Amino acid sequence: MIITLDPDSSTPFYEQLRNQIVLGIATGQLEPGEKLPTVRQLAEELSMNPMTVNKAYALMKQEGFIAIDRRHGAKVKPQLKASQERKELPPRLEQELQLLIAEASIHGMDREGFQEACGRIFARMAGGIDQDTDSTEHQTDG
Amino acid sequence: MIITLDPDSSTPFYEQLRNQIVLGIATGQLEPGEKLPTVRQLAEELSMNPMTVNKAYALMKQEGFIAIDRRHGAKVKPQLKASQERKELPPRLEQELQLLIAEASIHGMDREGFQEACGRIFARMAGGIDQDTDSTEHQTDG
Amino acid sequence: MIITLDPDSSTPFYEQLRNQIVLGIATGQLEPGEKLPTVRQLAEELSMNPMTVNKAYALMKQEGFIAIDRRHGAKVKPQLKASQERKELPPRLEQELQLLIAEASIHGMDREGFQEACGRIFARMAGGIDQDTDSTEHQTDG
Amino acid sequence: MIITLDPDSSTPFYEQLRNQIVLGIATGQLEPGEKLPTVRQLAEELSMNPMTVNKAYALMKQEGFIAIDRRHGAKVKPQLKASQERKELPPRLEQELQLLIAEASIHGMDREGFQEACGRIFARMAGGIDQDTDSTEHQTDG
DNA sequence: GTGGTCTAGACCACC
DNA sequence: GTGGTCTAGACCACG
Repeated sequence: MIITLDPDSSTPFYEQLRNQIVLGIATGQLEPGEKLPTVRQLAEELSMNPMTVNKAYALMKQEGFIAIDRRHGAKVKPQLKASQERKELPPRLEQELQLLIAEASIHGMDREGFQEACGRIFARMAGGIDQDTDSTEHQTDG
Repeated sequence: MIITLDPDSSTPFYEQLRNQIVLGIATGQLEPGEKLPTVRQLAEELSMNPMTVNKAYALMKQEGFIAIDRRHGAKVKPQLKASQERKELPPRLEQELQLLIAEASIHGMDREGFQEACGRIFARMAGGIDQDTDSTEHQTDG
Repeated sequence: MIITLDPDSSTPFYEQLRNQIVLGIATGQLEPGEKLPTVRQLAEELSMNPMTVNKAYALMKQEGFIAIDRRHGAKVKPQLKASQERKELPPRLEQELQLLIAEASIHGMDREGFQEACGRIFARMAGGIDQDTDSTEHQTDG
Repeated sequence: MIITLDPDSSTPFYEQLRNQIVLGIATGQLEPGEKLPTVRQLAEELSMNPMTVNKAYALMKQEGFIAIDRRHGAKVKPQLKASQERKELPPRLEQELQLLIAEASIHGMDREGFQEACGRIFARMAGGIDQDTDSTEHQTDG
C-alpha cells in the first residue's frame, strides 16, 4: 500500500497518515488481522519522525481501527466489519456528514445527486483500487 | 439562530462559527440576502474577540457564502443555490466524503444504510428545523 | 454612460466611481470638455452619498482628469491627450505595471503574450465600446 | 533580498510586503523552492508585528505563490512558472491592466509606447536586477 | 522552534 | 457605526 504525505497541506502528518490507513482498511487493501509495519519501519520509509507515526497509531487504536500488541506490533482489528449490524452513524460522523451535505447543498447539489455520488464512492471502495484514489489531503489552504 | 461554541473542541472558534453559519444557510434558517450580525455584535453576544468573528466572516466571504458590505455589514450571498446546475461535488468535498464513507463502512454501514442516512439529513435540512438538530460541536477531542 | 457599483467589492465606492469615469474618458465615451453630472445628480442617480461622489470628483481633479468650476460644475479637462508627447509612464503607473507584469509572468505569461493582451485592450478602448467592458470591481475578496 | 516598508503609504503593510515578495519571485531574486524567512525572523527584521507578516504569508499561500510547511517555514512554490502554457491573463489582472492602460492613454501614451514600456519591464525582470529597480512603495497617497 | 489561534485594545478609512 | 489594519503578548499543536 502506497502512502504519500503532502507537507504543504494544513492537515497534520499524523492525521494524513491515519486517513490513508483508514482508507486502506475500508478499501480492503489492508485486511482485518493484517499486520502493519512497525512504527520505526514506517517512519523510516516515509522519512518522518517516529513520534508522528506513533501518534497516528495511537489515534487509530483509540478509535478502534487497529490493535497494538507489544510483542507483535500493530495489526488491523480482526472483527471490524462484523462487529455491529446497526445501521446508524456514530454521532461524530453524522455531524460531519451533516456539514458536508450542507455545503454540497449550498453548492446546488440535491439529494439524488448526492446519493449518486455516495454510490459511486462506495463502488470504488468495494473494488479496493487506487485508480482515482490518491486521497491525500490536497487542500493547501489552512 | 442560536450559536453555541465549545471551548473544549479542537476545532478553532472561527471554524466552529463558520460551520454553524454554513449550516444555518443550508437549513434555511438564514435566507439568501439576509443580514448577519455585525462583527462586534456577534463578538459581544458570544463573548469572544471581534478579530475571531472577523476571521470567520472573512473565511466565508472567501468561500463565497457571504458578502461583506462596508455600509451594512455582512449578508448571506443572494444567488447561492441557483448558481450551478451541475451534479458534481467540489473535489475537496468529494475527498472528505470518501474518508467519511470509509469510516462509516468500517463501522459496518453499507451503501444503502449510508444513503438512507443522507436522505434523512437532507429531509431535516429542507425543513429548516431544529428538532433533532443539536448539531453543535460535540467533538471534544482536542 | 452607464455606471454600476458593486457593494460587495473591497474597492471603496469613490474609487469604483473614479475608475469608471477614467475608463469612460479613455474610451472616448466622455469627451474632453464634456460636462459631468453635478455631484447631487450623480449621487441621486446612483443612490449614494453626495459626499462619496464629491470625494471621487476631488480625487480626479487632483489627478488632473477633470476641472471643477463652481459655476458650471465639473467637466473633463479639455487638453488632456495632447498635453504630453513624451512616451514615459508616470512613476506610479510604472510601478503598478511592474507588479502586474510580475504576477502575469508568474502565471506563465511571457512578454509577447502580455503585449498582445495590451494590444487587445488598446483596440477595445479605441472603439469606445462597452461590449466586454463591464469593468467594475468584481474581486469580492476584501 | 531587500524589503522596505513605507509607513506613509495607503497600502497596508501586509500588502506592501506581499507585493515585494511577489516581485522578488518574478525577478528571480527568490527562486522556486527557496526558503523564505520565518514569520518571526522577518517580523523582527522589519520591526513589525508577526501577525502582520503572518497575514502576508497567508495571503500569498492562498494565492498559490508560496507553500507553508509546518516544519521548515515557508518556501516559494516550486512548480510556479511551468504550470500553465495558456496565454491568457486572469480576469482580475486583465481588469487592472485595462484601468492602467486607460490612465496611461489619458496621459498621452499610445499603444506602441505602452508596449515598449512593458518590454522594458520584462527585460529588467528577466535579468533579475536591482539597478533601476527601486520599485518600492512610492505612492504616499494615503 | 515553527506556524496557528486567540485576546485586548487601538487607530483609520469608508459611508 | 461599519469593517480593515496593526500592535503586543500569550498559549497551543505540530514535528
